[in-house]
Amino acid sequence: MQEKLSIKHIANLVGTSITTVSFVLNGKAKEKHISEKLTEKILQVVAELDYQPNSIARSLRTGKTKIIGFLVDDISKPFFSGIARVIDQKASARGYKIIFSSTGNDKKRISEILNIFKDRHVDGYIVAIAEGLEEEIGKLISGKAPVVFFDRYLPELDADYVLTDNFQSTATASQHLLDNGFKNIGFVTIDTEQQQMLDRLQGYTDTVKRAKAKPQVLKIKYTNSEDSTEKIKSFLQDNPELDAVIFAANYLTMDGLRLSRIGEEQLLSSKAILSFDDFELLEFISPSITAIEQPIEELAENIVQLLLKKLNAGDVKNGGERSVLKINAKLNVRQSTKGLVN
Amino acid sequence: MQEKLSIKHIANLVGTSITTVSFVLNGKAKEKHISEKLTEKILQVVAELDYQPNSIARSLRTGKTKIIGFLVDDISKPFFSGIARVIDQKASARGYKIIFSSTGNDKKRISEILNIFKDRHVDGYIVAIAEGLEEEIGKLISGKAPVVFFDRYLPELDADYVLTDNFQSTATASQHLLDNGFKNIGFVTIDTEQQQMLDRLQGYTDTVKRAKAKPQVLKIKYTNSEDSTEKIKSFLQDNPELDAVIFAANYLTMDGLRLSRIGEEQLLSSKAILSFDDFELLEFISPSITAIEQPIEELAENIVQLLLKKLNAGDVKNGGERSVLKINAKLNVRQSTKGLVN
DNA sequence: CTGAAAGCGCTTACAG
DNA sequence: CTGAAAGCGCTTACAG
Repeated sequence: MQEKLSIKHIANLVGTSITTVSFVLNGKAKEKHISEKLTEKILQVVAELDYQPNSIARSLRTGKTKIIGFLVDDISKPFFSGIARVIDQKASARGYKIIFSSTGNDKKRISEILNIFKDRHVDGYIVAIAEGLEEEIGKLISGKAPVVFFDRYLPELDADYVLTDNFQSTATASQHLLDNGFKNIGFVTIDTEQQQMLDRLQGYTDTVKRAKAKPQVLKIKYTNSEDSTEKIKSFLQDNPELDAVIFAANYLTMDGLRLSRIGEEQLLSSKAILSFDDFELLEFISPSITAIEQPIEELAENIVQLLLKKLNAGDVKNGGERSVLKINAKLNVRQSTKGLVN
Repeated sequence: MQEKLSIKHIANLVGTSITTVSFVLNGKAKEKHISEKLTEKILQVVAELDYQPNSIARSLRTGKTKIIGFLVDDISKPFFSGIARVIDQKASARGYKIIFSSTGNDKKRISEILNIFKDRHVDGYIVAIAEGLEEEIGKLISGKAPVVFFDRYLPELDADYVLTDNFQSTATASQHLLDNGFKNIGFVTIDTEQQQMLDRLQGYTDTVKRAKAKPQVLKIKYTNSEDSTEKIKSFLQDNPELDAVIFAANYLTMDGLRLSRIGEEQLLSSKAILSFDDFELLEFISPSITAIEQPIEELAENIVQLLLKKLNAGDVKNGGERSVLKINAKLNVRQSTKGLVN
């Protein structure tokens, strides 16, 4: 536990200067023409003593902390904690650590957190926020801080994004239903301008139209779960010809399944059900429900890669071009949509 | 964006020394007998320019980073991400930030992560690890680092713990079943020496015995989910007199519910079911299932409080006494256990 | 009541 | 090929 090991000790032990030790430690031995012998000797002593340079002193000097700020609505949401887990892995492997905070969609809280992150001198930011909160976060981008957004696309923010390919996901899902013989596919979404919901809708309508079928869409003005369930009920009652339904978000799937709570399970039981977003319940209930699974691993990998690319290109002041990456989702086919074929 | 604001600028603007500014900023104005006038003026300039001391420089000087390392199996498990969210809130409010990592129960990974945390000079640790990994973590404690453990009690580690009161939780649950008229209560657990599982078992047996009833316990040597479901099936078939069953962990509840997958739902449908650990599914299925909910908010609050107490008592070298806090769980009563009364 | 100066442990221009 | 020294922005013993 010789805690107080410093570069000075190493230099003394080897019989050289801290400058030389520092160069070797930073892989600049070659560049600085340090002799191989000296380099070897330094590395050996460092290894023997298990010396690690003080990261804080380094941060103070270089201005880099190798810390990334991770900002989401609520870290305990499965999607976000899943992303957090993988991001931490990927970032750790590259020498970065993550600090996180949950905004709770509160404007004041966002500003506070960004202030804390800035105070901590984070090197970069990974952010997912909802519409309407662009202003708070806009300063970050105009301040040239390296930021990667994910989950939500915010048209007002000209920035870098890593997103699930929402269009592709529902297009594939719709095609899956058509391929399995379903002809009248309904689509339940919310009444919104959110880009990801519009994309999901578009993926559905384009695919259905190409098959010469007629889109049947329910756009719910979302207030609460009970109301939503009622509207789904009416929609299904008014359109008895539907043989399949796609729910465009996990909470809509839940609201649909709650029909069984109000004794209306027969409205769904005859139909193929497909959910955007996958969760444990869907695999468990009977019949198990086909779902679009967000590609967490790939999203996380791309987020980290993109951010690190920006961090390392930090010197290039012009910012370079913006990236909007769309990652393909996975379709987990289960009992609910196999009906007409298997 | 005058990024490069430093204590020197403030001192110059006010016309004093950085020493005085530092004293004022650290609330030592009184102690150091700085005149009220000067203090006021400094605070005013600081407020005007929105100056914030560089936290890294401060860390280098003081040796404190105000960062806490959070170490769990898997940050994406609902219990852990829930705890993480609340801990972040509580810690943020006190000027601390959390960095986390997931161990995946891998010994090598644990050592790596602890090394990273140490390298980052975290002030303290919040840790939940499984049995068998004590050795890796033991060095932390013997090294006098401030650590608070939660979730798991590890008898070998003489340390500070914050735990759900497992004994109380199943005692209360058992009493609830007895109060509602159930007489033959079964208990499904695993064959283990894990303290928390033993406590849950004890809470049940003590309560049942006090009511002059006979404990009926299934201890599963856990290998996999399918096998577990089979053993639960046999247990229920062999003990037809049971009118209630407590599952001692969420995965056991799931295994029990999977009886419906193998056409054996009637084994459970006639019985009151009660689950240790609550999750969405339990509220959703029909009948909804009564569950013991871990007190995440209180656990988090106590973890943070205890750790900060240790951090602030850092000067007191004798370490003080150890704490083992047990927090009461909550019983969420649902349809499954109301049968005989309502 | 206040300030000059050392020092936390690094990195890096500069000099030789 | 190598090293003395400045400096990152603070805190704090010491001096007055």
